[in-house]
Amino acid sequence: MTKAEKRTLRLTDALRHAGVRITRQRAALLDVLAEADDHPDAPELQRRAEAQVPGISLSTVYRTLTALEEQGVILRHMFGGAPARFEHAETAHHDHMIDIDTGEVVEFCSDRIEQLQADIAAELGYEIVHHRMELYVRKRPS
Amino acid sequence: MTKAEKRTLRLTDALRHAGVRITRQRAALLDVLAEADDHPDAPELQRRAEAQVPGISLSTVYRTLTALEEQGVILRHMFGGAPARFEHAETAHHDHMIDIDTGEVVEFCSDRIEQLQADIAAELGYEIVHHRMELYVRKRPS
DNA sequence: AAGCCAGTTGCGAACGATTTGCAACAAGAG
DNA sequence: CTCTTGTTGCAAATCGTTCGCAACTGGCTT
Repeated sequence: MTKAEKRTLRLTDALRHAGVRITRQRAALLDVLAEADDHPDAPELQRRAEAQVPGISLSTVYRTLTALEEQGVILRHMFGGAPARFEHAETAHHDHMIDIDTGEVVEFCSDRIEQLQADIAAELGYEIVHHRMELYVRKRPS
Repeated sequence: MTKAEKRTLRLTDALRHAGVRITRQRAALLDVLAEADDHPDAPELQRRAEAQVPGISLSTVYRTLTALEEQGVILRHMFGGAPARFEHAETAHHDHMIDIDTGEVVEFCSDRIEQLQADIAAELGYEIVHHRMELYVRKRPS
């Protein structure tokens, strides 16, 4: 069993436990999300899901994505005001670096930055509920 | 002359030099933006500008905001997928902390974080063009 | 295996923020 | 003061996303 297949199972389980029905279209979307190693948007997910469920509607894709987000199994990102892009939440927390020329997304994580963020918030009497950090970058001329 | 008035002048100048006409509605918006110490959205800016130009249209507000953003004299923020909010770019660079209960925005800046961000990008062969960091926070129970 | 029924689907229409086409209008150079 | 060109207000269009609704289907119940 591949990593992606395991992810599919875990995602499916999460849904089932939440009392959500596993329909053909949801199974397809869970598959697609489990396999994706990039950050696809809704129309792209629809395209990929059509391999398993031809004719799956965009409404269903959006509805399912919203449901999955509420269950906490996927993350929705809004990079620079562009259409939302999604990723499964099975990986550890990380932030994003977006190549402004190609749209490619690189993930990274810095404990030191997270610590500094918490310190800054605490100093002003706040606690962080969640945060967003995006670096819009360009390949450095080598 | 107040600080806000000076800001208005600088903003006006920036536009004039860019070959943009200073109309009544643009002057009003520049005023409003120069005075604002919060982060208003477009309808709110329209409301405030109506004091000087009753009937100013939302299209004009949006058109002007886009122009000002292109001139680099204002910044457009998209906090959590909500409608865009604006601020004049006369202050030094800073990031934002958004109180998720009240919507209030607190500005902050950390040179150490900025340095770490640059290091991380450099390590992966990128240079940062711009970045966005938002801390969604909640007042800590005292 | 057949039935039931609440949860889901696909469709198209509705939505909210923002942008645009266009004819009337006004800034500011000459 | 006039002329030219950029700007305005309006309404209609756009784009991503959501919603209403009738038809459909998981999956528990017999």
